[in-house]
Amino acid sequence: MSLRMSNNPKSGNAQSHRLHRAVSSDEPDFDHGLLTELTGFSIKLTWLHGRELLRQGFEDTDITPHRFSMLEVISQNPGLKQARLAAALALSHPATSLAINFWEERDAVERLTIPGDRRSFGIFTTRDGEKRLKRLRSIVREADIALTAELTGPELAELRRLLKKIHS
Amino acid sequence: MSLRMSNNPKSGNAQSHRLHRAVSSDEPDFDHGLLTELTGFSIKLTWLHGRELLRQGFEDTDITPHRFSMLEVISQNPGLKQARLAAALALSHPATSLAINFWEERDAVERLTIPGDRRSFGIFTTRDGEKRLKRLRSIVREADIALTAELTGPELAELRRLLKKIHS
DNA sequence: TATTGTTATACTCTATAACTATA
DNA sequence: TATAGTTATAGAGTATAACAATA
Repeated sequence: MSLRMSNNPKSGNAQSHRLHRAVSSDEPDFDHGLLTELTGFSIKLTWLHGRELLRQGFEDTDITPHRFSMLEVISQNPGLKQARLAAALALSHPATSLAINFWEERDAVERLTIPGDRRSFGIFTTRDGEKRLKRLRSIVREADIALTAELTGPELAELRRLLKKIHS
Repeated sequence: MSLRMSNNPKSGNAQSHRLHRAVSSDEPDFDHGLLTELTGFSIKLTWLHGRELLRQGFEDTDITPHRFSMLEVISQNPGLKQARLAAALALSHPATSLAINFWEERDAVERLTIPGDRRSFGIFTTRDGEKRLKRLRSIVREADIALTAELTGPELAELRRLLKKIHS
């Protein structure tokens, strides 16, 4: 519910760790009051933890969780128009443009003109993009497994069920 | 795991809703692929939902989840030095200064000089700050209850337990 | 006129670095 | 020299608005 994070990928890691230490139970120096009673606060800490693991997985590439999502959705929905991609990822059109540029510059996706409408184009992954995505997916999966490593199988299933109940 | 949010409090609400619609199950137009299999993604959606509810609670004030946390921690740890507050909330010193300024300008906290060290001061809530905090706490509690409204009592307890297992 | 996408601009948030004042 | 805090600056990310091309 609180504690905003860094926007700087370079320093995000250290910052995240600091936050975690500050709030974790073996740091009795501060009383976080109501915060510790909030499910939302617990969700936030968990989210931070997951984001941190994912960033570690991406190491020092300039890939972000956000950019991974873009590539994944492009791959799963070949030929989507940019405007529809924006809707799928809840981004503004400019932000969508930039994210597509990012992958296009790296030859992972291409804009192909759509016959009959020269204003727009469909976005597709390239063969290289798919190879790259394959590696990225395994990084992302690993980070997700690490996130829930403390849970038993049934616990994980129950967590997933409860979360889905909230956000669906 | 993905889908970055707006930094603009004015537009964050609409954006959040868009995201939620884009990803929710009754929107079959996009395939989010691996994302839907990730606990981390589910956590993120839940976090967005909670943040959105909290923002709605704060309405059009300039209070943010972050600023609420700052006031709450000041209240729970009266007289903390600024450097220690920074550690408690995992913020840089400048960011801490600004957050304290925010509340000081609104007469909710005050910087009191510490006898024996004229470089630093202790931060305290004022009587007004406590009154304000009391109202804010009930807003925050309500938002948290709304977030988990779909869950039964035992389910909520289990969710809390599992989350804590992950981030502690 | 409406739509698609890009470019220009502005805003919020954050951090690091430079600075002031005390110790 | 070291520490507490503030101010200055920079950088990432986002959005809205203005624009160009096409329908």
